Amino acid sequence: MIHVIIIDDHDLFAEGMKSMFKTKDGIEITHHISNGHALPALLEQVKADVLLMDIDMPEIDGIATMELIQKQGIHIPTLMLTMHQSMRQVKGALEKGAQGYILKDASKKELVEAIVKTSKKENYFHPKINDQVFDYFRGKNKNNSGIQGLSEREKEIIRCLAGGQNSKAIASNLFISEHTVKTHRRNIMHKLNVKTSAALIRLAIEKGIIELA
Amino acid sequence: MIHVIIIDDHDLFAEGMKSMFKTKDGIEITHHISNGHALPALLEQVKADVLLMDIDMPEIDGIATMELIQKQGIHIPTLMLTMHQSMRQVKGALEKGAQGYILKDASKKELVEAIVKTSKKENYFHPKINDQVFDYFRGKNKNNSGIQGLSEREKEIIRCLAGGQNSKAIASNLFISEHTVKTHRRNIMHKLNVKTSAALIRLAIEKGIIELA
DNA sequence: TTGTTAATACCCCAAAAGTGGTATTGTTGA
DNA sequence: TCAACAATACCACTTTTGGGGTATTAACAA
Repeated sequence: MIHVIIIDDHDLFAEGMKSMFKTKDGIEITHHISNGHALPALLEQVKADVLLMDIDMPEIDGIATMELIQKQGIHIPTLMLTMHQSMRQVKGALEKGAQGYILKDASKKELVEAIVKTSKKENYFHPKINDQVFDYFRGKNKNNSGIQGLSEREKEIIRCLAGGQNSKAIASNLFISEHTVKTHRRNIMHKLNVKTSAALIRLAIEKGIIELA
Repeated sequence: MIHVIIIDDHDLFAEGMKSMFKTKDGIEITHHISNGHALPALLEQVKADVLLMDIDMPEIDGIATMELIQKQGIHIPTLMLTMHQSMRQVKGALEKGAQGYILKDASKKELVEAIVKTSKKENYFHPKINDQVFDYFRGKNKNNSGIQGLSEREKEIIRCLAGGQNSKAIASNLFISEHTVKTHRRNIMHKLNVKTSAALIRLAIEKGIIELA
């Protein structure tokens, strides 16, 4: 029997997981906590074979929670659970030594497989995220230099774009040549690896470059 | 016994819900579908007392799904289920006549209460969102100019744009002519009174047409 | 000192966006 | 039944983007 502790702020989800596993699955959710802060204390009292860790939690997220227990010298195979396929999260989870990564739209069968593999310290990645992961690790440099690599001037131009200005308007606004604006735009799009200004604005908002009203 | 259909793209969550309810709760999750598009067909075959509807779904969200079945003259008490407390979503759900609104971090007890109330066509709102809702309906009514005039198809095209697709890609994606996409784009920009796709995307995100990752 | 980067500016050109029309079909609501 | 609207599609046209270069200057760091 694999003993699992689930860390998830969505109580309903955790409750559901508890109910889902029957003895014949060889898996039992023994404990549930909804806040990562409580995990170290719990682990001093009970033993677990696998941690089923939600990544997206408000106070302390799954990655920070792993960090927390690892600092205390505790190492339990951990399966990260998420709704999003954010590359940043996958990366963070891997860096902290997560054994596997599975999406909340997986099937029960897949989850069982993931938990079993995790308990054996094997790696499991949900099929749906595979391509993304591999793409990421192939093209590592570019993705990372992205936002941080933008200069202040470039961010300024992004904000102008989001305000509906075209290159000519931006040029006259900033007292520079339209050629310069176009050069900046090109560099920005190259750095962020987008091909349309629509995608650029979306990314910029996601990354907090643009403040929404 | 209250018969419930759950519509949620997160299969694991739905599976969990199914397992969670025992006969003594007086609630049974009879069916689960992960895509709102399939709901009308399902409702022709089976009867349900309550719909437990996830709001955040990729292809067609919970609100659009309600709209879909209502257009077919079907009216089933619906409990909206969400992780976020987005005001836009609460509002959309209310406008479409949702009976209740509950967060995924509710407890099982709360969910049972919510389902029971919903089945009686009473309203249920999760305590955590109450303040927000009231603030909203006290506060404002003015800001959504233009948005409500957008058709579903138009919103779909906006989301494609935000994903970095150009007109040609969108056309091939949606199996329509590039001319049609350009017509939609023109109509959208006219309705929202913007002149560049950059400004369009910013506005669309501000107004909640696009969900950020 | 030398190397790197940010900001500036210009060239060319194909592709896409944006702007002005018109029009057909199907659905829906008054 | 009829008007309104959504979704579809096409034409013609101008402007803007996006992508390929290259280059100068100032500032800053190794």
